[in-house]
Amino acid sequence: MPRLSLYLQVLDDLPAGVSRVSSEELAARAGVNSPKVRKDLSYLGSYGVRGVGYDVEHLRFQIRRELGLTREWAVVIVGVGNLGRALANYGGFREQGFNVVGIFDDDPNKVGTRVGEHRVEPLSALPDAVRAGGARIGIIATPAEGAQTVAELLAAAGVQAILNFAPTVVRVPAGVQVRRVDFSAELQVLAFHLHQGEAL
Amino acid sequence: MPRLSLYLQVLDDLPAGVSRVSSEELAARAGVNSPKVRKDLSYLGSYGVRGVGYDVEHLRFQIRRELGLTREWAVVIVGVGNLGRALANYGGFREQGFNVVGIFDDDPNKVGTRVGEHRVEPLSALPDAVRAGGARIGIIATPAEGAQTVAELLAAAGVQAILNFAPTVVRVPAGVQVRRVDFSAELQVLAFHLHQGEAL
DNA sequence: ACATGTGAAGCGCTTCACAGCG
DNA sequence: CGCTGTGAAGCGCTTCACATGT
Repeated sequence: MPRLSLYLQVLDDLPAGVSRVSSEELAARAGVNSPKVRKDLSYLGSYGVRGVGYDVEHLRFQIRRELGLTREWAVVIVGVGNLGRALANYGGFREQGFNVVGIFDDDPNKVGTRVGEHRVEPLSALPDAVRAGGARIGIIATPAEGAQTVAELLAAAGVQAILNFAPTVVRVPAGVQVRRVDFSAELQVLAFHLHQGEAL
Repeated sequence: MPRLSLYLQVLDDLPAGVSRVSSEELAARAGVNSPKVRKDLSYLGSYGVRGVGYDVEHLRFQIRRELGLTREWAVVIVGVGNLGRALANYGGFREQGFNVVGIFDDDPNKVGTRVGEHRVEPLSALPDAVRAGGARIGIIATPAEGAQTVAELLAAAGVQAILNFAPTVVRVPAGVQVRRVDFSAELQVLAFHLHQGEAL
């Protein structure tokens, strides 16, 4: 249920001091309609109060519990370009319980440099670091060329989930899940809708 | 149809010299099943050859035409952090017909610096630049705090579609479409599945 | 009175199986 | 014979309306 993340975001953005929220208001802020919000939230259990709404703090906790965010997740990042640096410094990860335990690159000029609070390690150090840090999630922020190799390396090191920012489709062993984030594809969707709108 | 972007990516990744491709192979490379590929492609028209497959070059063109990528789209980027730089230097945009016509930041220390082939301009220059460049798409790569202001600025300048990388939900006037890319949400989906997998 | 929670209807996408065509 | 193209069935998500509870 990817919308739960969105609701969580909206709840975090709520003005401080607001302790109750209705499905109507949540829906407006999230850009969806209210029956959808109620249906989604009903999956978590009956945490709303009829005639009143939802308790913000309680709801936040329940969503986090459902998403598995009550624990910490160790994450490794491969690729120290601008994107890798942006991800390594991204405060949102920490807030949501994602803990970057290592950042890697095979460029000798980058190895040893600092990125935020981390020191860049060579790719050869990845397997040990994954084991030591208990990382189950890996992020690929390399150019397209290196992505497949990195994906295999991550999988071999024991990573079970990969977020792939490289503009390629990577193949991985069964049991490893991959999610792509493709910047061009996002723009293409926007362009598609603009394109459509014109045809009318 | 967001899968068309994926097929386009797969077609681009095909080894050079391959001129024909079957729905079976496309499906395998894209990570979906073949009936879905055929159904999707049938929407474009009947461009396959029975008993043979699809002509790669022809198919690429037809998908690009459907997605509105046969024309150029002017894009502006707001926010010159690591992410903004990554986006400005991202070669994939240019390849797909997205032309970055300006990059903006309100930090005086960043204004005037070079990012790739662009010079950073102040936010005050954005409206004129949007008009001059004919930009209909804007990218928000600022921290969460500035996102809402930037969104309004973009909309006021005439931008009709916004790709928002800031971890907030921005409100925009009717007629402007917004797409969010939320790094935390992506990790949350991965974590959710890992979490689920354990419960079995 | 007010807002949640939910069964039922509606809708679109996915899957399947096979007809059609090179 | 092989692979595409597609009608029909299946499935899940969305929407709606209202009963329920405070």
